[in-house]
Amino acid sequence: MKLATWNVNSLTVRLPQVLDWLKSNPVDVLALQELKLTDDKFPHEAFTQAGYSAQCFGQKTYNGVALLTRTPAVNVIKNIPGFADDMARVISADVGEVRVIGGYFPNGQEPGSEKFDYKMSWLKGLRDWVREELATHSKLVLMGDYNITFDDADVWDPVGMKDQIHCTEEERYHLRALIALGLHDAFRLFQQPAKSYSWWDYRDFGFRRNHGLRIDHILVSDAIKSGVTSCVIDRAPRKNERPSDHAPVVLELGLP
DNA sequence: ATGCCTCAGCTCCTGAGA
Repeated sequence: MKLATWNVNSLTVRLPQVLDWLKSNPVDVLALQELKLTDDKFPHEAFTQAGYSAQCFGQKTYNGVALLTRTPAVNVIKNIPGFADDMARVISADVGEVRVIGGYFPNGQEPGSEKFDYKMSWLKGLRDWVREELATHSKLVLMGDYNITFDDADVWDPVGMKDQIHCTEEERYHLRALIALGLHDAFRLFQQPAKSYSWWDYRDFGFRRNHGLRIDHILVSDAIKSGVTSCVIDRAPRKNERPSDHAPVVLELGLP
């Protein structure tokens, strides 16, 4: 089983690239973030022709998430039960025997801002819910754009970005608290190239200079950790002519 | 330097992203 997550920064703009990518990377599950479109504009037909069924949770202009699956997804939940939110950030479903959660975590803008406070409460809400999900679904994958780095290894300029957004101790505390529920950062289960990032600023030739952050993550539960055979960041789509600022992260999983 | 890109929208500027 192969699963992937990709923040596409507008599905309208990126649809051809997503279809191209799926052709060469026929994953079983692709979680998309930042669709930036409403459900009535979701390109179901294009994905059907590509062999995928889609569950989407869109929103005008901002946010919006979807799950593309080869086999139909069931028991779909949108956003975080128990956490009132007017933004479309989370979609989850059963795919085979795996509970899959795709999320677009809040950006947070700047420590101390209202948006940062929202990010902190959202992270708490997510954790309380994921704890419950884990109690009933031992095989669980939580993936998406977390907008948080784990540590300095995920940051191109850890000195310059110290205590900046995506790199604060408060955000990292919440990330570690998710791990403490019994989840594992699939990417770090393997030896990885130094300076591996999943996002690069559009400005100042960020990608060319590898000025990036690793903020897109795939967390896997205890029950499937030993089945994980690889986890990589696919930089290829970032070399497209009009790329998303994020690259896909791909997980390969052997299930008994 | 509060900008550098990119995207959406009540679109020719602004807000947001990260």
